[in-house]
Amino acid sequence: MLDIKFIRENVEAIAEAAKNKNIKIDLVKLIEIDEERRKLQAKLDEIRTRKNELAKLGQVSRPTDEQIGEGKKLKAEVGKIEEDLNKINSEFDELMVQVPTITAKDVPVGKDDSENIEIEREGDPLKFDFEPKDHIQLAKDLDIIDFDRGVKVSGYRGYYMKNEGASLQMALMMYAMDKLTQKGFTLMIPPTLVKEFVLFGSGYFSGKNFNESKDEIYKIANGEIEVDGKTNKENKFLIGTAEPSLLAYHAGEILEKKNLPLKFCGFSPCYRSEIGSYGKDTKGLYRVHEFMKVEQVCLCEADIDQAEKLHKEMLEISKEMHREIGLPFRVLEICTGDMSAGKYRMFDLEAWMPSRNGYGETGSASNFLDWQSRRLNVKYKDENGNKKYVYMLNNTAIPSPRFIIAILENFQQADGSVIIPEVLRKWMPGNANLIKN
RNA sequence: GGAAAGGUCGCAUAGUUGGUCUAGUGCGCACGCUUGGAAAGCGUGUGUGUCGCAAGGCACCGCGAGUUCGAAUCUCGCCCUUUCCGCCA
Repeated sequence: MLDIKFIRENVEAIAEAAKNKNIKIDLVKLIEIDEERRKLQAKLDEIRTRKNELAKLGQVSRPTDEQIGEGKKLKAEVGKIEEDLNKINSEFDELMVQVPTITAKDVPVGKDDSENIEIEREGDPLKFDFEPKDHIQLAKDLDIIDFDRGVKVSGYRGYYMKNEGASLQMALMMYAMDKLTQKGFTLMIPPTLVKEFVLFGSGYFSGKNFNESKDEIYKIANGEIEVDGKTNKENKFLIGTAEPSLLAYHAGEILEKKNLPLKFCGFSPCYRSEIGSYGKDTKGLYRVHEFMKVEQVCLCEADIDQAEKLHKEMLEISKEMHREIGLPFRVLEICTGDMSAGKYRMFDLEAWMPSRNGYGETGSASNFLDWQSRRLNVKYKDENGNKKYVYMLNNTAIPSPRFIIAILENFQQADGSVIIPEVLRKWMPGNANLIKN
């Protein structure tokens, strides 16, 4: 969401951004509706002024028949205009939520993910002098992930983490939390079951609410219970990442500038419906309905330089963790066409995954400026006492399944065992350095 | 699952026979006086949003409808929170 004044003054730049992001939005109509809306509001205010005057007269002495008559007439007029205004306001809102953030000037323009640009590469993909297995086979042979029984119990894309697999997952989470805490992030375990505004605020619905959204989010409809003939509804949703819960922590609040930037890292289970990705990555851990992840989030003052600096800082932390764990990786600068509406700049991190014979996404760092904070209404007071919306950024720390894929596949040995990265060992039972049969 | 209470401009509260509430008071906060400096004390100010160059207008007392010339105050629906009991991790 952007400021309507800013939109009025920057229609062309926003139209350009929308085009580059493959977003269809009728800005001309938005401007027209905005004008009409303000005109109606002005008219309404005028009538209400008179209405208030009349009511005040009525306090002094009993209103005359004439005054009562005028009051009734005004009431009817107000009702009529309010009806029109409500209609136009909802059209206005609908368009407003679709208005994209203008990307940074140097973001590559492109139509889709094929035009993302690799800007960095570190570590060389490994060469094996034996026939390497994929993580599915490794997991099966080592008895550390059970996909068959996962499907039996949970359904498609279900899995059990088992033995060292379970330990490795928790070790990764502990490692990420430990790292982020040392970097000055405040550790949180946020709610994963949240209200609608939380997901709207982060931009997870393409429209104003769940019904207008496309995919990914699970809605928990367990509250649809009939009691005495009445349906009891409960609108709760499962998060796909800790980002929305962390961002909504300060929703509706006015923060102190001296406390900014705020840095949070959140550990959470994540739920993804994966509707729309049928047939994609159907086997293994790459695309699953639930997993654990540590996420990083920052709120800072409305200053692009500072936000860009934080963005890089968060990306560096992710790179550092890939490096320490020993995974070859690359960084992509995401092009406009592969970016969602609210983003100003975005990087993806990809680790080398031998079974894919390529890189697989293991992280994504985005800067939204104030697009999310306007939806969540998070502001701060600057030195002059003016209230401004904070800038919000987020980045993955470690998503457990994809790191497990990379670790198993990259660190497998000819005898079928897997070496556990040194930095994770202290979190493994008995400081184990190897997973073997 | 059962029962009850309640949602007022940062926090706490007043306000329920509809009109003097464009919301009072206390705390907090800001500025000033006072002081060697501070505290206390005193004085002034202090909600949010929106339209407007401005003066100023309008809206908001959880949300939404309704009654009325007029609603924080009455009616209905919804949402949320809290407490107690029961069951349970």
